[in-house]
Amino acid sequence: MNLKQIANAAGVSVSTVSRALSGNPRISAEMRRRIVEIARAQGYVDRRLNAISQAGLQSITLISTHGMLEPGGSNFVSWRILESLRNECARREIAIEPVIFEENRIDPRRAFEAARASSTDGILLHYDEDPELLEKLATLGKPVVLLMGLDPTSRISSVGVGNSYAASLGTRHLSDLGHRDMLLVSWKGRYTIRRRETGFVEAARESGMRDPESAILRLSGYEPEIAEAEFDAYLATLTSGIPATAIFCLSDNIAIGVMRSLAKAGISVPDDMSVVGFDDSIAAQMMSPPLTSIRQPLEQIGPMALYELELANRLGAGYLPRRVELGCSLSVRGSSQPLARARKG
Amino acid sequence: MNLKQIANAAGVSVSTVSRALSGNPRISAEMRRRIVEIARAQGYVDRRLNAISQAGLQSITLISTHGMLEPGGSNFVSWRILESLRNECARREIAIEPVIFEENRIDPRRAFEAARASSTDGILLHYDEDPELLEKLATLGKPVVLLMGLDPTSRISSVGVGNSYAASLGTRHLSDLGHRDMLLVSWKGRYTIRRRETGFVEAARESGMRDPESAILRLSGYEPEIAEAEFDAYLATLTSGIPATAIFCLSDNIAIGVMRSLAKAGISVPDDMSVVGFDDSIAAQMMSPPLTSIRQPLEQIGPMALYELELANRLGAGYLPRRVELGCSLSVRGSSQPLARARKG
DNA sequence: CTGGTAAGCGCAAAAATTTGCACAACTGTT
DNA sequence: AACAGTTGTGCAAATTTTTGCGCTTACCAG
Repeated sequence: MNLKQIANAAGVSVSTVSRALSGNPRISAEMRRRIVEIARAQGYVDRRLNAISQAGLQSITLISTHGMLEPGGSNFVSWRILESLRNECARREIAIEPVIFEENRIDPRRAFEAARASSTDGILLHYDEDPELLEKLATLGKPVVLLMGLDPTSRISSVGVGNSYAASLGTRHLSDLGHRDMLLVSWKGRYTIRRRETGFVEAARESGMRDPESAILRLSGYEPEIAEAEFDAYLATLTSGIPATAIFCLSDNIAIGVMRSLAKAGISVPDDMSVVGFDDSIAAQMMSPPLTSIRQPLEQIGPMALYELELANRLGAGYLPRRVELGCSLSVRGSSQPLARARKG
Repeated sequence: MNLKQIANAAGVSVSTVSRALSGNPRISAEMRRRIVEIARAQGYVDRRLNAISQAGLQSITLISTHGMLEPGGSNFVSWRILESLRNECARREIAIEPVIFEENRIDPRRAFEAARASSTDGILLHYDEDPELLEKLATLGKPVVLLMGLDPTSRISSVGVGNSYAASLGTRHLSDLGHRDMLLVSWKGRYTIRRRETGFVEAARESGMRDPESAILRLSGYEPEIAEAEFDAYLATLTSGIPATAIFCLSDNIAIGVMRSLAKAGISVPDDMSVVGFDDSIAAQMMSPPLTSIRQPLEQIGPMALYELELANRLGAGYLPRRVELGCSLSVRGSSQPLARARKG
């Protein structure tokens, strides 16, 4: 794709296209807009544009525990992030030097040594259990970005998901449907979970719910079996039914367990109870009814992290550690419906 | 700056430079790295690279109350943000269509109408007092980015500063100097201030401080006069001196007032008491002793917001609202010093 | 040690892009 | 209406960038 072809498509001379694309002022704004539009549509990218930005990043070190997980595993969130990162790197011909530890636990010393010794252009880290490792990596003078970063006071950049925003999306979806009494099913997790709970509490309070904090049920884990058993137990403690018309589960796996438990108790979803999940997993889409769920833009995390490494390389000492929280979206399916309809049914 | 000059500087032929920069595989990685480095150093940018990305954003709407404030005003933070935004737009020839309200309060209806009616490529908003306006703007289907955004559950993108990170920087600086007893002087603000307090509390606790929450003094405002008067009053309530060896003020203006008060009480900075400010204002640099202060990358906020608008334009419906928190740095000056030295003195 | 092979680079031809100049169309002035 | 000034475009020359080809060097197997 070159200027000549764009010129043909636009019905103008090559000079005009050149002027439009190279910022020459001797051209009308209207013509420039038209030509740029055509150039975009035809996917015109200067060869050098790709090359230079690629050349900026030729290789990265990836420190992760999850590198070799199989697609279907319970850690499919990590898998999706790393898979899309690998794809992006392959497309842009960026070499990945992996430092992967299988036993789901990183040896901080070995990881640090690997990061220091490597001659790559930057380090991506998918491991947040060891704040000391983060601090040490920050002193290497080499760009480091944490994938799905948690701690906002860390000295290294992170690209993750806006958990409180995500949770507020689900909560507002339910309150928009008319639900005022909601139950949040969470688990005893760390930072991520706490942010989601915060988002729920704030959005629920804004929608007029009285005491959202006390409407949180914290399980001991997020496996479907645990959720089912503990939700059974929760139901057993209730004397007069669930004090809610909608349940927001902070993971699809929990939603699966909860819906099994609800089915056993003869509570129908969505007629008696709306349910919203979190993760938008394949399982969520195949349930019956299919689960309304929060979708995280996991595919954008890798590319955005690469962008941060590039920026750090370009700005040099002027680059300060940043924190990027990507927004989420809601996949509305059959498990949630307006309160009014439920009452009628 | 063209390939020939780069070739001369690198001592190779033009062909080699061309291959290095255009991603031709028929070149060694080492040579490519060297040439890219020289090209970068000499500021080589393909003319079209600029042009095309410029063409992506031709005009923006800017909604703000602070647009016309003079440089020296108390709102110099807003001024610096908007000034660098204007510069960046001028450089890239992006037209700004301003919607500015002088009385420091926006008429939401007029602002919304202006945003809807305009045919610009995106909207930048420097006003967060009206969550409803944010929600309404989010429905326009046009990219909107909030400058210095606060609410993480909002449906629109925001580019701001990592306040809790910033506060943790100052706190860790003091604890690195050996200070274990710190006093945080804050004020009764909203979200921004709360995040800074959180950052202080977490970093202070990590450094071994016992009950950081109770070491916060909240003033009723952030003017130097208020700070001075209220800190005078605070000192008067104490029977046995300040229970701290370092004071972290969440704004330079507060630090100015506090240092005046300390001077009156015969407490010398930094020998008896280290002081850290926040904002890195001109005043901070000219004080005696010059004030150690947190520097926010205000100049990066405008450009980053423009990048977000571009990204939104490019991704179309695939763009989800994001939240970017830029990192801060610490300007160490004379007002803070190691605890040991202070003890000796 | 020798021949084979492939990688890395320069030369010069080829291709792509930019720019000086001319001219047409439009604007406002006398 | 004639005129001067301004803007926007095409043509062709000038410049810049890419690429085909061949040379040199390094490495390897026999």
